[in-house]
Amino acid sequence: MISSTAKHKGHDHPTPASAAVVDDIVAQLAHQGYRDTEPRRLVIAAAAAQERPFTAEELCTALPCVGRATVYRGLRLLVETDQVCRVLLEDRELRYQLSHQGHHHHMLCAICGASADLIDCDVEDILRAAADRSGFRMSGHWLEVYGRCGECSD
Amino acid sequence: MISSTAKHKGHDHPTPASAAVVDDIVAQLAHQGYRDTEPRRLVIAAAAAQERPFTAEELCTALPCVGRATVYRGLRLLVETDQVCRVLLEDRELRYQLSHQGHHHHMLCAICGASADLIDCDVEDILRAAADRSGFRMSGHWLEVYGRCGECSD
DNA sequence: CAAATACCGATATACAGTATCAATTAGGCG
DNA sequence: CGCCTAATTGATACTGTATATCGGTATTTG
Repeated sequence: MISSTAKHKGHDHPTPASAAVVDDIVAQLAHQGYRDTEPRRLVIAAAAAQERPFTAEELCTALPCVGRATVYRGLRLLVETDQVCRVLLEDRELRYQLSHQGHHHHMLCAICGASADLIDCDVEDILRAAADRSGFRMSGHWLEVYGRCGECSD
Repeated sequence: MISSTAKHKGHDHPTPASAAVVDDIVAQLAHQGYRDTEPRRLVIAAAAAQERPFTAEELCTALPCVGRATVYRGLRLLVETDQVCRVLLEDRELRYQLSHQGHHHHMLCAICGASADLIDCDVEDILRAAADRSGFRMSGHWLEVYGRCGECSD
């Protein structure tokens, strides 16, 4: 579903929408001094084309024309620049997904793998307060919530 | 610090206190049908002797006389029987520590590695409510909080 | 244009954790 | 107590994820 044939001198265009997303991300990277390269665009486009959180390996498979190391490096860059966020499954498998906006947490469906942003959730403050009570100064956290999405609950 | 020499036909006794802990855990395992074996006791004793959350590899190093696979199996068993809980560092390194009581979360000091139980913290309910609002039925979660403990904050 | 730098990809490597399997051992039973 | 069976062990091989290396390519800048 990522691309039909992946020709056109290596540059495919999944959907107009995701093409815009790719351009946007590339622009933001450029703004931070990172070059606009073909393999990098392919990684971003493949990431943007995913419906659900995906693994690095899945991207590698989806992009046989891009080197493994390049895929991993691309993902790392995207995470560092907050374009992509990492999500952790219950078995500690690491997946990625485009980050929408600001900091938030995810609900992951154990059945279909879908993820939903956890909104209106001020865990942050509660955790900080609890940490304070233990004499800790909170600086970060890992939080993933697992369950079943609406469709998979029926 | 785990043991001075580790002799006495392979059975060392770190401290009277932890010896009691080992006996207790072994008894609980026996109650669930698991055998009382020398290597298993060594794993439990080594785990109990740790001051801070430890890795499986660290236990392997601390117990050169016990096979790698056995250490991993022992830890897995202890986690499954709720004698030991797993904690996740920011870099996704997996560590273990004896579980005290009931379900709770941990504050991990990024400096000294100490962990403190996060008490009086009802994140659970809040997460469940937020999940509901997204149409999810929560079934589990991963939560670790990072920061600096009192001593390392100075 | 030339030097400096970022980037790429093939490959080797590191590492955590599991699978395999023959040998050993704990615990129940007569 | 000594035997039998199933659980357990440990050496080793293996898997999967991720990074390091490094020669070569592409891009930017002066």
